[in-house]
Amino acid sequence: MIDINLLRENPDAIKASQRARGGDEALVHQAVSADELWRRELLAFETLRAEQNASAKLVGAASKEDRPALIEAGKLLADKVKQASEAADAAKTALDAIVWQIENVVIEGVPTGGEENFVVVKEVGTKPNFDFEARDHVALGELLDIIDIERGTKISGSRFYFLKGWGARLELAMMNMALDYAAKNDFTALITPTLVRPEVMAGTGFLNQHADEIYYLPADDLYLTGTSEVALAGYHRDEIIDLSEGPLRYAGWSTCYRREAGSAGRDTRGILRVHQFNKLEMFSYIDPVDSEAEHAKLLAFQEAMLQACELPYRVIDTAAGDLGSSAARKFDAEAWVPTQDQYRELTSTSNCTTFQARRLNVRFRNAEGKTQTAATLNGTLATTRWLVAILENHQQADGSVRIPEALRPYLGGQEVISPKVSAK
RNA sequence: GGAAGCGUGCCGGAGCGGCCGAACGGAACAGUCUUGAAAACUGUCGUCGUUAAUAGCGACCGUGGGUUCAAAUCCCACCGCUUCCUCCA
Repeated sequence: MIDINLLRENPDAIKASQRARGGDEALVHQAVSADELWRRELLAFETLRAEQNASAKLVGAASKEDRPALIEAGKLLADKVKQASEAADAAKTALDAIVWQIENVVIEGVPTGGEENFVVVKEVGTKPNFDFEARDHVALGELLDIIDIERGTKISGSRFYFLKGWGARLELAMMNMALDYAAKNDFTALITPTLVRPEVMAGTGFLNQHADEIYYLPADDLYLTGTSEVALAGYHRDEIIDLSEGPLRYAGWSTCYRREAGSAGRDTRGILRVHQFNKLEMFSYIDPVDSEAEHAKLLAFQEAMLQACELPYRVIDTAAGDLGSSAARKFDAEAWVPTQDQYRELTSTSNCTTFQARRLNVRFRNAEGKTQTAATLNGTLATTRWLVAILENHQQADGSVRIPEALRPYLGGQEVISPKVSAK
């Protein structure tokens, strides 16, 4: 949710942002007048209410003879108050309905335009140059007996899979490496619930545009989360957190569930786009003035992990029109996938500034001791999808896959996964 | 799944129709005293909205409804927690 004060003081800034996103500019007008109306109605109600409070106090103090008359007067007032209160509530509801549709104000410098208008920030690493015919991760997975898609499909349907032997261990190794790295950098590890109540899902903003992306369990009225961000953002909901010692940083590990409703037919091969995967997510609560520096930091952490996995990648600055409604800026890191001859997203980091925290009512006490809305940021540190890039980039002519050095300590020193040496 | 009880401010804990935004205790913060600290004493000490305003006014005692001139206090529903029984990964 945007800052209502910004709406009052500088509606043009919000308009400009909406324009950059290709969003609805008219909403800003509507919000301003809805706000004015609400404040008028509120004042009318509060004035009447004050009168009523005073009158009710009189009744308590009045003598027996005076009471009936006062009570009669009170009844009249009560009626008016009720009406005024309903009018004020309605005005507030109308205001909220509009304000909630306005998306986060994009940060200056974010490229304008839609999905294809991203700006490449950098390219890092060298793409592999195979002198043999490269296998894709599905072929490698089968050959090495580490990804079993056929049986995944047999028991759960399309977009499901088993990770097996070294495949399973590789994923856990990657997660552990990421978690170690995060812990060294001041992130507190958190294993989060993956079933959440409707309020939490709505509060984090996922129930709007992404509603059909989400698994829902009607018998229990619970939603399966598509990312631990939901739980991590909700963690400090309605709290006044202490940021005096610096930001609060969490590394949340969870299984993620996505219906992939809008992507039928896309990336159907392999484990690039699946209904269930694991993810380690960074999440920061921070003073808004430091949010951009923190954003750079999260991106740097992601790059460090990609480099540890020895993956060629590029970083893109997502265009305004392709940002989620909570994000004020988003960087994606995309790894090279040789058999697709293109970069594919492995990580994403968003600076949500105060937008998400305002919605979830997460505040902190600033230097003056006043409460202020915190900023939140999130970023991927590792996901199952990374296996695709690791397997494909590090494959060798015989179908074996070299394990990046940094991962070996987490795999008992194993250096190569080869067809003959699959684990038990 | 069955039974009972409970949800009040940073914490503990009173209040059970008007005098309650809320006693009392603790914590915290500031000051006095002290070479300094502790102790003692004094003061401050919830959040939000409206507003130029730390003035006033309004809202909030789990959440949402209701009764009443008036609700933290009564009624209803929901959510959560605790204990006991049952059951157990």
